[in-house]
Amino acid sequence: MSIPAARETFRKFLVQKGIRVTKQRLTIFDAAFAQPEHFTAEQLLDIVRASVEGKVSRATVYRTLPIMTESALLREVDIGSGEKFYRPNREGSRSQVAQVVCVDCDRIFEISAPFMEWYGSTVSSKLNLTPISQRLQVSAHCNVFRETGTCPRRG
Amino acid sequence: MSIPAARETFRKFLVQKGIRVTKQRLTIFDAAFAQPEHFTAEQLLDIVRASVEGKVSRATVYRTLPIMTESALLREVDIGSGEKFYRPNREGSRSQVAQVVCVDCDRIFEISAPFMEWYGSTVSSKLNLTPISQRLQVSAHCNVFRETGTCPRRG
DNA sequence: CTGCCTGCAAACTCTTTGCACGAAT
DNA sequence: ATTCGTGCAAAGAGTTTGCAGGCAG
Repeated sequence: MSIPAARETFRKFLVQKGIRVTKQRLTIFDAAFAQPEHFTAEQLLDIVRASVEGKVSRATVYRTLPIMTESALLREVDIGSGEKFYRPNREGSRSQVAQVVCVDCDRIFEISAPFMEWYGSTVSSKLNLTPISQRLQVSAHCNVFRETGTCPRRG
Repeated sequence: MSIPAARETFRKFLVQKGIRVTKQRLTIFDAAFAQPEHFTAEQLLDIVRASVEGKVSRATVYRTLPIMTESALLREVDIGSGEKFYRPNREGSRSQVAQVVCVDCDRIFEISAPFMEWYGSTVSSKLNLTPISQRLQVSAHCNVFRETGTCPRRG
């Protein structure tokens, strides 16, 4: 999905939700959706501030992230590292993805893992539960880093 | 594994690591290993303090938890909720377990999921990575709670 | 006796919140 | 004109850390 199209979708989402369409929200959305990789709230704040379109506060960024996540144009990724990561959901896909986190280069790879949904349902039904979501994450070392002392993803 | 046996194992672990065997560390270990369910650092602090064997500070509990985790007598469970959970690893098992978290009763169920290890290896090798660990977590609603408004695990 | 360990409190990180002002509808 | 959104700074939760005194080896 292109950025202008995504912005339009986001705008419609806001209107339909009865949430006001403000300059800050659109600015933050643009910056977030333009990111090629995962980013944190603080990184997004820096990016937004660097792109200077009027001031945007930390609080507003933090308040906007859940809205964008709810619109499904952004996906929240929690790898259990104290801070949350976000990433644009360009395909509009709701498909299940697993994360592979390289502890050497701090990079997060995402891999489709459709069986997660099946697993969640199977396991939940045994406990008389209704699954909401599931997440699968793998931590790993970079082989190249171990051999050469430098991670190719790092520089 | 019984508590005295576990304590002895922990003591040996400390000695072998060159870490001093203090009264606080053993007290904290005993309290931790006696827990039937998951617990947080703060809960453990309360438990230790209630069991009154001399004072134990918050700092020492926080400093001891990683040591116990490294000994593998305790397992760390991060469900991405801001605080970490811990649970005794009585079976000494290193087997892979998935967590099912009920968002109604906040209970954490654990289920053996050996395929996680296979999955981690498979996915990692494709990215030229060496897997360290993997985790699989399912969030779910309690069916009984939804129907009756009360979760049986809750009271 | 030496150096790691403890307890205390302050620091820290990430995120949330109360309040007065400002902007969207 | 309302009412919701914003920015600021302070609060909050969970965890970590610097330092002076204490105990294990």
